[in-house]
Amino acid sequence: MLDKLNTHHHGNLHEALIVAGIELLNEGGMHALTLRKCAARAGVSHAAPAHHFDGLNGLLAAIVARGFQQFTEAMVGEREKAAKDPFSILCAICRGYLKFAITNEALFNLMFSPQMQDLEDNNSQRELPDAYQVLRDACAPFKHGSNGAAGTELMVWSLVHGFAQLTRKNRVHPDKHTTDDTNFDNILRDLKLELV
Amino acid sequence: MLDKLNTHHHGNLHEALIVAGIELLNEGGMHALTLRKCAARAGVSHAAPAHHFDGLNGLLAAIVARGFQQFTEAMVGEREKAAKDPFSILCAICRGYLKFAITNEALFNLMFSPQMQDLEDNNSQRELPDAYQVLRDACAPFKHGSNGAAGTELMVWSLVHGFAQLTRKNRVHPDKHTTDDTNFDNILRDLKLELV
DNA sequence: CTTATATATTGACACTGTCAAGTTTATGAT
DNA sequence: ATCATAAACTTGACAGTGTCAATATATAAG
Repeated sequence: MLDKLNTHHHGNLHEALIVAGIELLNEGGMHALTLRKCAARAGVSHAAPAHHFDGLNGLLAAIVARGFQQFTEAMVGEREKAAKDPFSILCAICRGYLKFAITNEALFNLMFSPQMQDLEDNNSQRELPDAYQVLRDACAPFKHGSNGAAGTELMVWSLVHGFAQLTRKNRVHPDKHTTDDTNFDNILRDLKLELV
Repeated sequence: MLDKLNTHHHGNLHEALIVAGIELLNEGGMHALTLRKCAARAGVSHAAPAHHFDGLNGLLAAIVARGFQQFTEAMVGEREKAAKDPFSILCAICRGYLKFAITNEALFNLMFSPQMQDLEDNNSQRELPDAYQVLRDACAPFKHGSNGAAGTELMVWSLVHGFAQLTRKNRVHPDKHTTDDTNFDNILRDLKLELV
C-alpha cells in the first residue's frame, strides 16, 4: 500500500479531476474542457468521473466552486498588500477582481455563465456569498446613495464586473487600447464616493 | 418555378438558418443550438449549412451579428419613446439594454462570450460599434471625469453591462429580489452625472 | 476466509461538427 | 437548343462527446 502505482484506485480522483478541468480551461478555453479529457489527464478511464460527480454538470459545478474560492483569495490577497484607508482597500479589491478575471479568463466566464447560475440555484451551493462579502465589506465605509447599502454594492459590483467583461480584448475601445486595470482606479474615483 | 416545393434549392437558407439558430437559442439556451438542428428546422440535410457558413463558428458569428442589430434596435426603440432630456435618454438607452439582455438571455451571453470576441477580432466584423455609438451619443451631453469622454462611456457601459450579467437570476441579492430594471435609474442617478 | 461495498473499466448508444464524394438544380456560353 | 459549368443540397463516413448498463477489481467488514 506504499505505492499506488498500477492499483485500481486512484486515491484522490475527485480532486484530480477538478485540477485537470481547471488546467484544460486555462489551456484551451471552455471548448477544451471535456469529461473524457479530464479523465485521461487524471490517468483514468472515460467513465470514471461519473462515480465522483453527477455527470459533466457536476464537474462543472465543482470547478466553479473552486473558482470562487480562488476568486476570493485573489481579492483578499490584494487587500492585504494595500494601504488601509477605505478607498485604497476598495481599489485593491477591484484590482484582485480584475486580475483574476484576466488571468483565468475561461474559468471566470464559466463562473458567471447563465447555465452555472441555474445549476447553483438548483443545488443551492452558494459559494458566491463568500466573494460577495469581501466586496460588501469594502463598500461598507462609504455613504450610501438612494438605494442604500445594497445599491452601493450593486453599483460597484456591476461596474467592476462589466469592466472585466468588456475590457478583455479591447472590445470597448478599438481605437485606443489603454484599458488596463490601472485605469479602473480612476473610474472608481469618478464615482465620488464619500466616507460616512 | 412558381412554387418551390420539393425543389432542391431552399431559396433563402442563409436567413432561415440564422432565424432557426436564434429560435433554438431562445428556446433551449446555448446547449440547444446545434448545426444539425438548425438544418433540420430549416428542412434541409445536416451538411447543408456548410455551403452558407464556415462551420458552426460561421453560423454563430452570423447569429451574433444579427443579435447586435436587434440589440441596437432595442436601445433606439426605448430612446424614441422617452423624454428628450439627456438623463431620460440615458435611462432609456439602459432600459433598452437591459430589456434586450433579459429577453434574449442566451443570445446576449453568446454575443459577449470570449469565443465570439475572438472570432470577431479575426474576421474584423465590427458590428459592436453601431450599438456602442448609441450609448456614446447618450453619454456625450454629460461632463467628463478624469478619463475624458471615453471614461464616462466606459463607466456607464461597464455599469449597465455588469448589472445585466449580475441581475439575471437575483445572483447579487439572494435575500431581497427587487433588482428590476427600474432600479437601474436610481443607480444612474447615484453617478451624479452633470450636464456640460 | 467470505462477503459486501466502493471504485474503476469496458462497451455500447445517440448525439455532435466536419469532411469527401455524389446528385440534383440552375446558370451561362456557344 | 445543347452542353458545360457552377452552385445548392444530399449521403455517408469519421472522430469526438456525454451517458448509461454491465463487468471486473480492490478495499473494508464480519
